[in-house]
Amino acid sequence: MRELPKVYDPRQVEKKIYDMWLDGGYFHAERDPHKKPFTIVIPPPNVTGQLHLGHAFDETIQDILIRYKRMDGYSALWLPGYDHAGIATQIKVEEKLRNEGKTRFDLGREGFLDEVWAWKNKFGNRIVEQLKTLGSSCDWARQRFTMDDTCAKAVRETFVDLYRKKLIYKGKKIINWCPKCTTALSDAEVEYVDKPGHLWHVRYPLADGSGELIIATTRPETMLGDTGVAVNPADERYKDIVGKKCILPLVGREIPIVADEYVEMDFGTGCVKMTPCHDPNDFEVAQRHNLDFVLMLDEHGRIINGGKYNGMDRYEARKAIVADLEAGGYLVKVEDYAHSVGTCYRCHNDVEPLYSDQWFVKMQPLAKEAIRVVEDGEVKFVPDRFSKTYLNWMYNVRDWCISRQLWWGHRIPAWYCDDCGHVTVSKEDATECEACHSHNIRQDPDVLDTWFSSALWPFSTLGWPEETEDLKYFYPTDVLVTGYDIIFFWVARMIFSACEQTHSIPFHTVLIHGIIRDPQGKKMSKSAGNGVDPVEIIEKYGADALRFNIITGNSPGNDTRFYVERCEAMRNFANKLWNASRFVMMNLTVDEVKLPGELELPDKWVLSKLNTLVKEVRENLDKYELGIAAQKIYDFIWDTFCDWYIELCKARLNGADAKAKEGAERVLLYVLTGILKLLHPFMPFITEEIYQAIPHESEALIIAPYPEYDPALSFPQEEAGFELVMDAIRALRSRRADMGVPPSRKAKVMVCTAEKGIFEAGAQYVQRLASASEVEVLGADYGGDTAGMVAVTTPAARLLMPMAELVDLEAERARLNKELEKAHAQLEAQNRKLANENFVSRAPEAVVNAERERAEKAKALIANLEESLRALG
RNA sequence: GGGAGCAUAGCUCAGCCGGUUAGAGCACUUGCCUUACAAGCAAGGGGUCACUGGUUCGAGUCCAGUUGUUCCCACCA
Repeated sequence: MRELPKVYDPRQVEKKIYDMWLDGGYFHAERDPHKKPFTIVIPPPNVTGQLHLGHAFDETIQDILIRYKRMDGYSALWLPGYDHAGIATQIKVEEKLRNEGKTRFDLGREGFLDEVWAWKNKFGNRIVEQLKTLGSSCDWARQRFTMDDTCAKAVRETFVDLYRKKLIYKGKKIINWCPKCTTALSDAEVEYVDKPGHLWHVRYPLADGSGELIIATTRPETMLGDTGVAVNPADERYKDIVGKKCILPLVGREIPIVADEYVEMDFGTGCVKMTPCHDPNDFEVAQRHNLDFVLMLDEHGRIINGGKYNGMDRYEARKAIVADLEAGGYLVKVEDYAHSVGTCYRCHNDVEPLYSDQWFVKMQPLAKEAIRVVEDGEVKFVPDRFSKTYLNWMYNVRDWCISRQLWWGHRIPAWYCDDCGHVTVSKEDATECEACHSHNIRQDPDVLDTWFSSALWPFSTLGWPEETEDLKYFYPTDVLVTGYDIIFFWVARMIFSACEQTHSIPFHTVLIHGIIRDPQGKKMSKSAGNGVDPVEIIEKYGADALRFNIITGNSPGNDTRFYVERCEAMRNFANKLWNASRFVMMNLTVDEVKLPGELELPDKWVLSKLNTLVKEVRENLDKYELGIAAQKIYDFIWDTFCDWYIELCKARLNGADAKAKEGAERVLLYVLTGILKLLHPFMPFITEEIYQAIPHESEALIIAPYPEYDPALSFPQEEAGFELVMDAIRALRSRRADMGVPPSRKAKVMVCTAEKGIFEAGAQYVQRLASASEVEVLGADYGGDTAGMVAVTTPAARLLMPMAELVDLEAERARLNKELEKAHAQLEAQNRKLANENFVSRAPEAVVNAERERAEKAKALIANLEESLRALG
């Protein structure tokens, strides 16, 4: 046993404890046939990213679950890993190149990839180290990367399998294109933002000169790609001109006027220009009416096929075209108009719908099973409302565009034959065309969406498609923890991928948390500069304080605001526990955790409360109510253990009775040990540090068994009995404070009570905690002279303190009368309830009994108050 | 257009299956360096649980509607 410093310093402890855990190999999950597995795969952070509070939130939840299960006897695997993050990483490396005056094309594909790998190797370890400072108990030996060989194999296997099942196809469609990232995006990767814009009304003259149409558009520049105008077939205004042609202003092209249900008559002018290559709806209308397809934007968002506008950037072109329309007299009017614009989730530039040849996953067939497993409850969302979010998306899911025009990622395993045109899709790198055996083949230059490999994460990380021992033992995984913002990106795709590839759900529970916001409730972001660096917080307050801050005062699925001051409060809590432990150790002479043979009243009280706590915390953890569990442990430690039990023990510890002292020591050590175990998943560092310093049964707290409810340690009667003593102590303190009596001014306390036994057992505690010089326990019927006595009244007792000089008879009487009034009101309320036939007959017995007890208590209080009044004379 | 969340103390939030006198942290007031802890102890002040109606013996909690607010989804040119 060693001396602990007075103030807890996490910096002295956390690194040392983490290394101890690593050295002990405690994070490593063995395939143990005698244990049940419990598996969580980490949502892989971007390999070159930095830890932010969102990660801290996510990882803390997972670490709590893993540590709980590990202590509870499971072979608990928390599998860590990182995502190659195609677009994000490529952007970063290209940025770096730009600063050197280079582009990726200068390096060529191979050279560029070398550069990215170098970048990955340089920064990839940073986030690992940061996760460690949080205390994450990941099985680092099983660390994975979405670009490593195992994951690559899973990607190929899946791609080829889906291709053979015709669930992956290549086709020309309107996709989302980011001109900045110069790649296609999936629907999920587009964020719609309401932006102020304009509605330009433009004249399209009829070709036969018989009139004109007014067309309203938010994007005049796309008229370069117009190949028709559509009206609603039921629109009387345009009945006669359907089938005619009009002339596209500035361009001069004659384009047909068609009738299509898609057009809403009461929006704008009821005429819609058709730009099939740059609008998904127009595309469909064009297909129905055989309109031409004119592509008018290139990969960078510059004009092509647009005559004099060629080469202009899309925004520049808009200005030029509006000006020309106005000059040519085609512009009728301009209205302000706010509409939602799709933006790229990585670079936030406007996304262009673009007609393009891409690879897709056919979603309908896959969605079927993904819907069923959630509808049938095989996969549960916590909180449940997110299953609705998920299902709604899945019901309406559209084909997933998976090809990206990037270099960093899993290259699409498709080879095109220059001789016969056949496409060879193969798990192994193809060397010849599988149709004509020509060697004149080229691999598709594109890579797969990053989320394609993430989708396989729960099983690819365990070795799939190989039937590995790990896969057999740890898969399906158990809980997936993530924010609601990536349900579509990731959760949904893991579910259907697992169902299709492994014929199993990937996990049975999806635990959804919200996002961490700044004190104003705004999203934290780099650009807003309101981010808080968790590493700095850990440095200042400790990882335990950060973890506890994040996890308390917040419920599943809800956003939470981050207050640095709360970290201070949690650091104080850690310090409180530290000092309580110090106190226990200072008084400790026993060297094993073992309860004494004889328990005193407060011992039974605290043990019974601890026992209840154990039961409740387990229930809360099992229901993923981590915040509630944490709050209960906090309350127990601070209030029950520190403010009451430790104080209650001081009398015995300082007393002459050696046996009583030892008894107190043993119970203190037992309860402290229980607390450390309960708290460990939440505050792993400080609890381990203390555990190592006190007598302990396990070599480390991290693998000590989590406490279990023990019926033998439940003492409801003693618990309730001791509460009577505590009531008396509180009442005495309160009265003394009211009268301004300092603690140093001790006074004798006479207890008049029917509960003589309990108060006799509690007398020493009343004496110490209520600043009494001595305590005398008398019967309830004590009728001695009470002149000059201060009377303190609780339902169980009348407490008399001789303090003649402080007694104001009138004030005393008034006070007692006031209390009496309150007690009567209370009793009346109770009696009204109990007199209600409906209540007594319909409410559960326990509730009625509780009400009766309350009435009894009120009656007892009234009797005591009346007695006190009588005694005053 | 569809869907969801939130509205509880000055601030930020808990409050699970409806059942004491609605809780916590921070802030505030008063008194204490009581030999574990002033990052502390004790005692207090502060709430018509957004509004209206309903179900119920009983509603912060369940239902309907209203208002405010946040978010998600959707092909509103």
